[in-house]
Order: sequence, then structure tokens, then C-alpha cells
Amino acid sequence: MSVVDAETSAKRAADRLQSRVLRVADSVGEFIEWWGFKSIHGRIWALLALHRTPMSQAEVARALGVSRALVSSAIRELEDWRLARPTHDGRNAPWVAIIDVWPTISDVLRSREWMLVEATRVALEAAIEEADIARDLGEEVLWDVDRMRTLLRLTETAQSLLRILVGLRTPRAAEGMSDWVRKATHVFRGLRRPS
Amino acid sequence: MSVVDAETSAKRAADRLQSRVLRVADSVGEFIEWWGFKSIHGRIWALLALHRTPMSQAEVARALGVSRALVSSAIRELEDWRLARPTHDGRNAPWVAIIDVWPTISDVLRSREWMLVEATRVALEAAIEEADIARDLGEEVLWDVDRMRTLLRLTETAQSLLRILVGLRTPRAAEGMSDWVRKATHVFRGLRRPS
DNA sequence: CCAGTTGTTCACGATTCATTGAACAACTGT
DNA sequence: ACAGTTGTTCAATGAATCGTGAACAACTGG
Repeated sequence: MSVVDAETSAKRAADRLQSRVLRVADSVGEFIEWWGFKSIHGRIWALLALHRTPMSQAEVARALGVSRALVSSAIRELEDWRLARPTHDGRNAPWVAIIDVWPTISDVLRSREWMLVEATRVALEAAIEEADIARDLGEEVLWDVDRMRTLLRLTETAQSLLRILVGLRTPRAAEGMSDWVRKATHVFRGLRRPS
Repeated sequence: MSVVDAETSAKRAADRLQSRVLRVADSVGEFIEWWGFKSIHGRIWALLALHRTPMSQAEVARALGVSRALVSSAIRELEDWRLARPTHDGRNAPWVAIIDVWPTISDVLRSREWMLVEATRVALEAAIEEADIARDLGEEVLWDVDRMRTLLRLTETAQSLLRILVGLRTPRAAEGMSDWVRKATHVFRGLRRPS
């Protein structure tokens, strides 16, 4: 094999590698798309996470084949969620992914999920109270108060479950728990110690 | 208080109760909207779940203030997911909610989540393999193989976690597990025994 | 000082998506 | 037989969303 052949075949190998990485990024994008985020966020995060060195937004845009405008807004949202950060202050600092995603997940669970469950819980309480009033007036055959109470208990259980989950911020917090929970936290511990 | 007054105040109480129930339905709709479904599905399911008697699609449409067309398509999807069913065969059978939602959640985890994680896992394996080839050719400084391996381990852990979760189909399956897991399954057990 | 690069902003298409209204078919009780 | 009600289908609409291109500002190295 000549020197030139070796060079071109190495180049082709690098290209193939890049395309594999892009496919990983696409998979991550599809994955988090099902979690209420946008696929572009997952793709950018994965690209930054797998790249050895920090990347400029322009590099990211070229690698993913999207506009710099899209990368700019998406990466700012990633920064808001603490899933990416610039290597230093200043305007043109390159970006790296934050590999430890658990604080973000925890925040989402604490704010978004909690609020949604809490809203349902409060609405159920109000409905039950109103149903009691209606029953005293001899009305109400339409709505099932027992089932309301069942769902109310469900929201309360979901909330204590959420409390446990957001308590798992540090691996230490999981120590008192079962093997199973420790296994679950390993998912995030793996992210915590990237290499 | 006259008889008429008592009747009208009872009627107003029933109206208020209905509006509270609708607010519960809206809350449930908002909640599941964050889980990749449409809010209309949650609203219909909650309405059916809280109603004492089976409801026709037209009743549901009137109660929620939406078109029958929307209810028709949404309720068929609920049926596909086994979250609602007609009380008997035939065209005009009224509908009830299926309160035990765990089989549906389990199905979603098994199909959707599993596929997404698996796609990422396979893509990571391919990237790692390609990176090894590139390294043998003296290329590759761009991509971080160690981090790929970290993410690969992560997908594998996520898959064993998913396997455990979809194994929780019946409460019995959780018996060998910890208090914590049993607490988690109570969330769904509450649904399992509606009243 | 200047040419090139980078990040940001914004108005504008393109596309997707939930919802509707209308038309039709199937069923109900009378 | 029929008048009313119900479920289904589908084209159309309106809104929301996504991504782009262009223009501009900030920074970089010669």
C-alpha cells in the first residue's frame, strides 16, 4: 500500500467515524425528543460530549448540517439547563457538554413534574369538597367521589415518590436504600464520573 | 329557604361540581401532554374515570366543549392503548375509562423507550468499532472513545433498569424487591384497585 | 486598520399538528 | 317508516413550531 493510499484510507476512516458519531447524535436527539425537549438539543449535546476538544458553535453547525442561528439559540437553552457551558468567559469561547445530567433531570422533576402533579392534586381536593357540599343538598349522582379519592391518594404517592427521586442528587443519598435503588443511581453515577 | 331556592342552589352546586371535575380533567391533560401524548386524551380519560356511569362520545364532547370528531378519534386511540373500552360490543356502546394504566405504561416503556435506547446503544457500538479501526490507521484525535464507552455502559444500565420496570407488571413481581420499589409500585397498585 | 470568523437577532417560509364542520352511515325508540 | 341521535371520515383551517438566511455586532489575528 502506497503512502498516498494509506493517507486516503485513513481519511475515509475518519469520515466514517464522524458519520457514526453523527448517527449517535441523531439517536440521542430522537430519544430526548420523546421527553419534551427538541431533538436538536440532544444532537448538540451528544456531539459536544463525544468530541475530544471544545467546539465553536460554527463547528457544531457545520458538523450537524444546520444553520448557525439554530445552534446559537439551542446552545443557549442548553446552557440555561446546565447541559453545556463555555470553557471560559467572553464571547467566542468554545463549548463543552456537561456530562453530569442528573442535576438537570432533578430540576425538571422538581419543577415541571411536581407542579403538574400538584395542580391535579389541588383540583381533586376542590372537586371532592364540592362533591360533599352537593351530596348534602341531595344532588350528585353523576360523579364518583370514591374514585376522586383514589386519584387523590395516587397524586400524593406520586409526590412522595418524586421527593425520593429528587433526593437522589448525590450518590451518598442513596446509600441507605436498597440494592435496586443503588442500581438505578448507577445510571447517573456513570454520567457523574465521565472517565 | 323555599323549595325553588333549594332546587336552584342544588343545581348550582351540581354545576360547580362539574366545573371542578373539568378542571381536574384539564390538569390530567396538561400532565400527560408532557409525556408525549395529547392533552385531549388525558381530559377524556379523566372525565370517563370520574363519571359514575359510562358516557357516550357525544356526552363527552358536550362536557368538554369540543367537537364529536375530535372525541371520536381520540377515544379510538385511547382504546388502542387500552385506556378506555366500550361497555359492550356494537356501535353505540357507551365508554368507560380503564383505571389500571400500568399495562399501558409498561407497554410504552417496553416498546418506545427500549427501541430508543437500543438505537443509541447500537450506534455507539458502531462508533466505537470504527474508532478502533481509525486508531489503527494512526488517525482519530477528534472523538473521545472513552466517553463513548461511558455512554455505552449507560445505555446498558438503562436497559437493565427498563427490564426491571417492565417486569413490575403484577404486584407479585415486586415482592422480592426492596421497600422502596414496593413503595413505587404502590403508585400503580392504587390504580389497580380503583375502589 | 482590515479581512475573516464567530455569535446573535429577527422576519420570513415551510411544515406540522390539533381541531373543526360538514357529510354520511349506523343505530335507537316510536 | 322515520325523526333523532350517535359514531366516523375527511378536507380545510388556524395556530404553533422549526429551521433558514440575511443583517449586524463582537471578537481575532495579521
